[in-house]
Amino acid sequence: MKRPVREILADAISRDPSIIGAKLGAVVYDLHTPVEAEPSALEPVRTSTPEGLAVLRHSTAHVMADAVQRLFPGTKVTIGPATAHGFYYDFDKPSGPFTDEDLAHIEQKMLEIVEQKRPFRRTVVSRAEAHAHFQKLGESYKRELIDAIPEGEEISLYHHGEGADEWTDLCMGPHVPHTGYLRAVKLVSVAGAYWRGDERNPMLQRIYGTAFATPADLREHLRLLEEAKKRDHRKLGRELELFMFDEHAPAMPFFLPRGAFVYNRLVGYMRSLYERYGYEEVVTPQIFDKKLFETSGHLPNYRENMFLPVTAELLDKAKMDLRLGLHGATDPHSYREADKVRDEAVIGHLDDLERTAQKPMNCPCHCLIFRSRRRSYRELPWRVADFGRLHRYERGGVVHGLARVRSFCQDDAHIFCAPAEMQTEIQSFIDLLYEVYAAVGFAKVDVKLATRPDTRIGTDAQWDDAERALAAAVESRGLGYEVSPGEGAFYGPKLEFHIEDALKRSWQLGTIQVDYALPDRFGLEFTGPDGAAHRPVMLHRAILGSLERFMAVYIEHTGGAFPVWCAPEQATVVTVSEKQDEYAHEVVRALKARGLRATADTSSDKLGAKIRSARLLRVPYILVVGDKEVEARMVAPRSRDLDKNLDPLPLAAFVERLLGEAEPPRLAGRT
RNA sequence: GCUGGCGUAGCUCAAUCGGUAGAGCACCUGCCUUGUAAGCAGGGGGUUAGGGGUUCAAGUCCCCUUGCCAGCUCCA
Repeated sequence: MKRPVREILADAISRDPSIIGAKLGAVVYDLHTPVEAEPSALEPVRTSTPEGLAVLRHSTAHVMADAVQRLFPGTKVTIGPATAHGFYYDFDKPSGPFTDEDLAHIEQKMLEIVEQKRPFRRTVVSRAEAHAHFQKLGESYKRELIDAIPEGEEISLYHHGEGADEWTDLCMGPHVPHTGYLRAVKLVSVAGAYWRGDERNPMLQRIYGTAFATPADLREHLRLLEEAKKRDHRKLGRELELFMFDEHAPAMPFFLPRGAFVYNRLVGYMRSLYERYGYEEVVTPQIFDKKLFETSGHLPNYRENMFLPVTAELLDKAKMDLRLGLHGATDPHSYREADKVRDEAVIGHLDDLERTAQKPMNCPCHCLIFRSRRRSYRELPWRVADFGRLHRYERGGVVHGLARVRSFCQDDAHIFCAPAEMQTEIQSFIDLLYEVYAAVGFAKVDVKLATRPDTRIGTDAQWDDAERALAAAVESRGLGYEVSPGEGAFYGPKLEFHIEDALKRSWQLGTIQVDYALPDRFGLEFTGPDGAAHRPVMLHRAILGSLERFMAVYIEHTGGAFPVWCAPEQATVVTVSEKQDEYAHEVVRALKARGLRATADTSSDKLGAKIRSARLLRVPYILVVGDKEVEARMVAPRSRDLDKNLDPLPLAAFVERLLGEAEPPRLAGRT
């Protein structure tokens, strides 16, 4: 017999009012929905969990749409889902975009609805009833949504409020019991968005908002948003003189000396690990005959993202031939004749004009190296690393600081191995990856296994092997993972590694991807123990991903306060007066002699001003030297990370201390 | 690429209705000789993103180009 969830879980709910629904299997039901289940089969869903939050936010989206339609009659609703950090709702508002004042009014109206604790109700209707209901309201977008619901599936409406106050939306649910649960709500921003995400469709007005279980959670979230604004890597990049951009090379970063230092330190760190994990590094060209990318499949599949450079020689020749072609027209008075000759000349030269291409990826280079001579099974797995510069043409609207650029480099490597070696190689890669993430301070890592998409190449047996090897490797390291069905590349499945930064934002950095296709396209072979030719499998892998993007994440993660091991300046000596200048330089020399990075501020500023500038640059240690320190040959350090002054100590002792912090951390238990 | 917005000194920002381009910081010079988050004074710095138009007069209004920002879409 079916009973409302509220009745079945009555005991639990009376003890814990944050229960807003219950899970039966994988489906979340709201409290008023009747289900047939024993209390033990129902798992309570609380607002404190991600699932519960999603319900809460989706309910908030309904209340916002209700408020909007009360304040702006004639505005049509479309869709309003929960997102990772809140929710949005898209409206068709004839009078144009919402303003900030509008948002304040809407928020006010939402609060009224929340205070009235209007209950959410669910009703199931027929397709015809649903159409009739929304047609009456003039909600033309809902028609499309109703039509998109598959035959045989329940069509449900959600209502909150009663009588004249009732507001109804087409919705699968579930929802919180009543609007009173929505007490920590904030509208964040407005944006344009296309109906169904398609730029050929009308532009809608989207309002982003967020909602939390408690006001304290909301405050914390808003604090993180503020903090994220302060830490924006584009702002810090300028302030800390890490990198710059210039209109002459849009979306291609220039790393300034301080930024380049950090960049190279990261590369150096990866190199040091490669040595330990059995990688070899190669250096490969930038520009290739386009035939390479026809072989690799990039030109057919990736052409719109590629830079196709042309040499001046080719260009001049084409221009010259064009001119000759035009002059050679038999009848200069006939446009048609001249046009024909010109068009033929143009077409004839187009191939030449794109005879070369900048590489967008390194993998084809490594395939060329692999097949440049015979390979034995004895030299597999062959792990080949490349910090080559890559160029991809990204569309104008998508570039963003260092996070999305057109010129970048990856901590890229490819592993060529026998299919049987895959799993071991993936395991070793996972070890390497976790060591790196620990060193740069990312403690929380989520693993996703992206499996075969509908359109794919390769045999099912290959896909089975590849997916199994990836899953087994993760499991062998005692890690959990989530499956993203159908999200793999068309040529193979992959693992994605997502980290959470200091502001609780998630970024995908690392990946390892199985590829049978490229070895096929390049006809790669190795000689097995049986003397016969075998085809290797190729693993594409990166840990930091693109160095540029990683810098963006890392700058925001650290707030520009790089750890001692990779900070461009580890210590700066500030003098109390110019009487200590000589000693300050001596301190710098002593630090540099041990491979440490130090500068002295001997400007005519007062001590307070010098300390302020050094702090703004996030220098890990500020060494104050006055007469007392000169006399005793000591330094008085101020620690950035402890945010306090340390006891003065002899120069030599400080050097030792700094040396102890100057190497990247290593995973315990490794050599 | 699409929608909307923005572009004024190295940075952050002013400039009324279309009417003399300005401030703070930074930089340079000098003074000050300093004890834990901004010492004082003076100076240099601008084809107002670029180009075109309207006007007696354009940073301001219109058009084009370019770059950037927010979002959408994209990220085999």
